[in-house]
Parts: sequence; structure tokens; C-alpha cells
Amino acid sequence: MTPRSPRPRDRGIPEATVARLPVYLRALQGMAERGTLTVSSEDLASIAGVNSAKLRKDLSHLGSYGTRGVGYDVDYLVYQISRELGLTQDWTVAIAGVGNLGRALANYGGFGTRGFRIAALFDADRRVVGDEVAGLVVRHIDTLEDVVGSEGVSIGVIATPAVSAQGVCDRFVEAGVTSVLNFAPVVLNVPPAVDVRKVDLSIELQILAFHEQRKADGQAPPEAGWIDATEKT
Amino acid sequence: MTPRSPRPRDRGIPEATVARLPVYLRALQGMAERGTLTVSSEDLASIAGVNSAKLRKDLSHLGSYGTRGVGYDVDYLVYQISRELGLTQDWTVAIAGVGNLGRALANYGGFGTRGFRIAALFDADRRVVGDEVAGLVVRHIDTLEDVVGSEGVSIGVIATPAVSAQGVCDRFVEAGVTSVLNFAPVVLNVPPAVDVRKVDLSIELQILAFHEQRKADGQAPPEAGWIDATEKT
DNA sequence: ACGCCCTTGTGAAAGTACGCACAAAGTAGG
DNA sequence: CCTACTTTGTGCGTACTTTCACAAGGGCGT
Repeated sequence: MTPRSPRPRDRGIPEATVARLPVYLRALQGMAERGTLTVSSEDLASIAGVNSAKLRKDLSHLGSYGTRGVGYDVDYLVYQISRELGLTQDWTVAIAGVGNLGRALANYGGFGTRGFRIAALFDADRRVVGDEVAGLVVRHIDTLEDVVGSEGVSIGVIATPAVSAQGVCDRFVEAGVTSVLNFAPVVLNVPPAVDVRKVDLSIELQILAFHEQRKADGQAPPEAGWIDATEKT
Repeated sequence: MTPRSPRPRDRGIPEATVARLPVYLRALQGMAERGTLTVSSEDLASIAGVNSAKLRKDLSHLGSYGTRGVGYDVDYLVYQISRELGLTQDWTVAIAGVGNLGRALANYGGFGTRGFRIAALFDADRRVVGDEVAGLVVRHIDTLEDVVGSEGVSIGVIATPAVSAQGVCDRFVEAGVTSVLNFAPVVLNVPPAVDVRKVDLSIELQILAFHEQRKADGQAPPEAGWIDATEKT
């Protein structure tokens, strides 16, 4: 059954909306810094690069925070979106893998303007362990369980080589981490209660290549064509 | 109008499918290296972390490359997906911004197992210009136009600070680049003929935080609740 | 050559997402 | 107070995506 959940408001915000809220938030924070007090859906949408109707529908999922004829109060909207995204509390993050990517992440100042605290950096390479990166001492990966437990890490970032990723992920999960951000080019296996998001540099490039090829196809005369192996060897 | 496009095959592959093809490709390349000859949609789907019906429908957009009762020939499928993604030709890439992230990208060996050639690295900081990174000498950003032209760069990667991103993007576009991969946390403005893809580290973390909060909400008793500013000041 | 079994390819249904267009609601000016 | 103007919030049609379920096709053993 469960005809109506007993919750006051239907908290079912669409995934697509959730993915755009951080974009709106960043745009709004920029406006707030510049002293803008209110903004219309039209203006904010144009800055965020989306359709204004979509923006309004997205925001309507959080509640009716706009004023008709005027627009949205910038500061208030920043607060509401932050709250919805869970940025009014601090999340503790640990990064595994201190190569160039791990360093880039560790130094990514402010990390989305507050909300995230990097508590630890891990690496398996003894030559790196002990180094100071972004104000933190790199720890050996074997201390992962201890540190995750004592620091209360809830988000694990994997910036290791592909072969180590699943192993590190398992250790994160075992230690109690329930969200993982994966930069390694592998599909991670996790229990259903754990969220994984993947960022894959080469996948993005390949998608661009696909569209790039399309453009070239359209402009070139249809003669050439691909050398198509009709035979399977 | 335009009831049927005059093209031989309907080349309209859904965006959602294109985004998954690189994942399948990587899984298949791994199998090929391990000597696997054929694979069923069920098995490949499970490795790629998707539903098997979805996998089959995705592949069906490329053509009927499977054999009923048997599965797909791994090598053949690798070739077909590569071809569709445009990886049978080489794409020339330039990276702007040689901080930690730019270095990580430059050193990302093989870059999706061939298909992409990094032709140049640019930076505005004279202390970095002249350094050798990943076998390339870092050039000053002011040589961007010359190099993009002479090297035939078609994909530009932006790994600069946010403030410089739009400027660098404009220069890329002006120099003839038609695809941009943006790692800076800004929304880029480009002409319609240019493709932009965005990778944003902090957005991904914020999405994770949202879901993390959800989990916490469900488990905690409904008492606490947020301190909700009912008044708009 | 036949029939069984396996796996693909796809029609159809269900679920999401998008964007137009407009009524509702608020401001501002007289 | 009333009218004109602005901008939100949303109902609705359309398009895309996912998933189910099964008929069609092909290999393999006998």
C-alpha cells in the first residue's frame, strides 16, 4: 500500500532537478557577492544556461520561494537550495590516491564554497606518504579504516589507478562510507545502500568525438564512406 | 514535413545511448585483452552496470551485430563501437591550464586507449611555460591561435581557473575548435555550432550530499526537523 | 535434417523530462 | 481603490528513456 507517505511535503525531487541545483546555487552565490538582491527566473536561467520554465519548475519543487512580479530573493534562495542539497551541514570527505588528480581535488579551494571538509588523504605509495598536500599529511592507505572511523568520513573520493579502485572502494564501504565519488575508469560494485557517482575524463572526450564526427559527416560529401567490414573476419 | 530523411540508415542515435557506449567499449576492451571471444548481453550488461535490455537496445542502434543464441563477438563489437564513436580516426586535443588538473589530464595515459592525441599544453603563468609535462613543452597561452591552427586541434580542454575559462574558450572557438571539454566551474557561452561538455567536481559532491542527507533523514526520527526560516527577513 | 534451447532484437507500456503558454498573484502608479 | 504591468507557478502536450516480455533467428546435438 503506502498510498500517501506521512511526510508533510512530497520530498520527491527529480534527479534531473537535483543535478541542476548546484548550478543555480553557484550562479546565485556569484550574484550575492556582487550585491544583487533579487533575480528573475529569466535572468537566472540565462546565466545558468537553461530554459526559464525549467528553472521555475525546478525551484517549485523546493517550495514557492519567489514573488510574482518581482522574482526571487537571492540570499533566501541561496539558503533554500543549500539546505535542500544538505550543504548547511558539513560533510567529511576522504580522498584516496594522491597523484595529480588527487592533488587537484585536495587543492580545489572551498570545495563548492563550504559544506565539505577534507579530513584525510591516502596513498599506497610510501614515497608519497608523509608529504604535506593542501595542509594535510598524506597517510598510508592501510590506516583507512581507522581514520574513516575516527573522523566520521561519509564521502569517499577515489582518485587511484583503475586497478586499485574496487579494492579501495570495498575498504571505504566496509569502514562505513555511504557515498563514493569515483574518478577511476572502472564500474564499481557496491551494496545498494551506497551511492556512487562517476566522473570519467575519457568518456567525456569520447562523447565529444562522436559529435565531432557527426559534424564532419554532415559537411563532407556523402561519397567517401567508411571502410565497412561486412565480413566478420 | 521532412517525413523521412534521405539518409540510408537512420543515424539518430539517442544521446543517452551515446553516453553509455564508452562504458561498453571499455568493458569490451578489457575482455578482449583477457582473450574472451564472445559475450552475451546479460554478461556485458552486468559488467557495465546496466540492464541487459537497455544494452541490447543501445547496441541495436548501431546495427545487428549480435548472433542469436550466442552473443556478440568481442573484437567485432569493439571495432563497431569505436567506429561509431569516431575513435578510428585520431582527434587532436589541446589542454589549457597546466595546474594539477591539467597535469593529471596530460598524464592520463592512452587517453581512452588511443583515439586522442594531445598536441599542446597552454598556460598563462610564465613560471610554468617551458616546463616539460607528459613529454610536451608547455606553451604560453598567447600562442594558442597559432598552435591550434597549425596542429589542427579540434577539441579544446579547459583546466584553467574559473575566471579565465570564458576567455580561453572564446580564443579556442575563434581559432576553430568546435568541441570543448570544460573543467572550470562556470557555464561557458559558445556559438550553437560548438559542443561543450562540462565536468564539475564540486557539483558531483553536492549531488552526493543531497542523497546522503536523504538517507540520514529516513533513518532519524521525524522530530528534529530543520530550523525553517518562515520569514523572509 | 530435425528439433531443442539459447540469446538477440524490438513492439508496446510505463515512467521521466521538457517547454509552451497562460492563469494566478503580486507590485506600482494614479 | 482600481488599472496596468510584471513575473511566478503549473497544466498539458510532446518527446525521450527505460523496462518488460516475447517472437524471430541461429547454433548444436542427435
